[in-house]
Amino acid sequence: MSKPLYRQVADALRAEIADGVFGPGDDLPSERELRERFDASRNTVRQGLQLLVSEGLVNSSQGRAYQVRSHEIFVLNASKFENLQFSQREDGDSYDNEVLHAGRQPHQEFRVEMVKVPQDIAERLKVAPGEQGVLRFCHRFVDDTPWSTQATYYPKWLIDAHPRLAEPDDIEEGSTRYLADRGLEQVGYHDELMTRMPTPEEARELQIGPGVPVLIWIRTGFSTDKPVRCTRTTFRGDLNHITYDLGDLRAHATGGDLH
Amino acid sequence: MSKPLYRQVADALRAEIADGVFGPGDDLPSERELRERFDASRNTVRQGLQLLVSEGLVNSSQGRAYQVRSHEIFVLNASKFENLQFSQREDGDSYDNEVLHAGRQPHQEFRVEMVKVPQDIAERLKVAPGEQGVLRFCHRFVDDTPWSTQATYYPKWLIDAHPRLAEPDDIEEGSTRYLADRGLEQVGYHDELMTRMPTPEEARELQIGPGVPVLIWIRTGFSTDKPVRCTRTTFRGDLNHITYDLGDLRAHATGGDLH
DNA sequence: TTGCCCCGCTTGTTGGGACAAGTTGTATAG
DNA sequence: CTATACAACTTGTCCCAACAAGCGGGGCAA
Repeated sequence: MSKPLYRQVADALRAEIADGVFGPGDDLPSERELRERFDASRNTVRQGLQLLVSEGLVNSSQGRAYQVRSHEIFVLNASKFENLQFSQREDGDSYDNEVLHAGRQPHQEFRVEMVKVPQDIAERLKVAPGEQGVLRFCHRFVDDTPWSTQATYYPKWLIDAHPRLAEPDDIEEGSTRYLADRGLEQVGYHDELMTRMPTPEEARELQIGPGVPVLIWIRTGFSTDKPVRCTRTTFRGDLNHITYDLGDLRAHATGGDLH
Repeated sequence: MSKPLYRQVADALRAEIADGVFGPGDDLPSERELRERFDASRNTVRQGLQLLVSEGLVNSSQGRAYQVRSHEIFVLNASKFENLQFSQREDGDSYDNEVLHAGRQPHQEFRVEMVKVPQDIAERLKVAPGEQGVLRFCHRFVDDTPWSTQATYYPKWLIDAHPRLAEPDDIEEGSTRYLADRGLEQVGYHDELMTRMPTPEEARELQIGPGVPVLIWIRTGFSTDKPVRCTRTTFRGDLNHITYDLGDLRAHATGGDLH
């Protein structure tokens, strides 16, 4: 009838975290202390703590105490991001702009490859499955914390016309702007948003422990007659929000800052 | 040096699921069988299986074998949803339309309350914290599977002008349309999207086990001069995607169907 | 044929123990 | 004073055992 003991442990600690008994960054009592407090075995206490970890509330690492997670959230306004009609006045990469604007230090690791376009991306780009394309991959950091990974795929026909995009160095003004300046303007975007738990690989790349989901944003950019590129961005779900502004928002003072 | 045994178990099973050895809905070998296969104790095998569960790959319930999850995903196009310039031709509630359009049976449980507007919502509605407001709460199902919960808050000034919204029954044409027909049109939306692991309460309401994150969508609707309502929708992350169409998408055949 | 019960399977909960490995502060040696 | 080594903590991994609880099929009874 009564709740399992390990859930009582988790619920009690969760409530105390919510009530501020343990604030962000604070250490929780050690397993030994919790064992005494709840008169439970170490296994049971660990099971309860594991629950909190899997809810993303608590961090654990060998040798150190369990620690309450603290978050600083970056908000990305997707209806402005990369949007030509908004970024007219800005120079350089849209991402750097967003982050610098928030007073943080951005940093990226860049990679360009010739690859077979994955099945799901090929569908979005309307190219034959298995066709070659260019992948521009970017691992983004903010103040040296991994923040997101971004993979942009360009179809072969576009690379043939604009081989610059296959070169392994960064494009100063941003590739969307680069293409627009050369007559290939993206006039429409189709965005898809989803969430799931990270694969082990994603967890490693983004340095997220268990209990933190990823937020996936897939943007397909269209010219007037066909898809031009497809970008899949994988965010740490605990550090990122995405916003959209639709219609007339004179009444709303938008804020794209760190919260 | 070598990987922990429980991770070897998880990695092996994960690979076999990816390779299709175990398809969606299939049962995994029982703990006893896995114990023999990996020459590990029951605890270790369970630890490995728990990892897969927390990644959302596998379901478990007492008395039944571990089962590979299968998903059917519902895509909601947020730039069309509730958008007056698109839904002109549709009658009835936007949600039902979306779901019926996908050939599924929608079903909702409805509730209307007078409540103190929560802190975060009050900020978005630009009303004093602690002020009273009306909450219209909706628990949505598709084919009897819990799909999402939706909480819409209306500020007091709006209820004073439109007391119909405080009445406990559903509004046939949808409340956004109802207000628009009476001169209070929402001309702009500010959408926020985020993800996290569900609270225990959310997990119960949406019938999601561990390893499935929720996708949260907060839409604030604005008239020409102020916020009118704020809707927080909590989706099961494994069953829902959200899309946005921006700009000119003549080149894209949009599909808002079940995938 | 139909309905019920029981048995054997499954996973869930909880206890015990042992050793490995990482962190941190302290005390000691240089 | 500094640097090293140790000691005392922490959590991580792994084993064993026992009983509870849920599910499903087979067999028995009506």
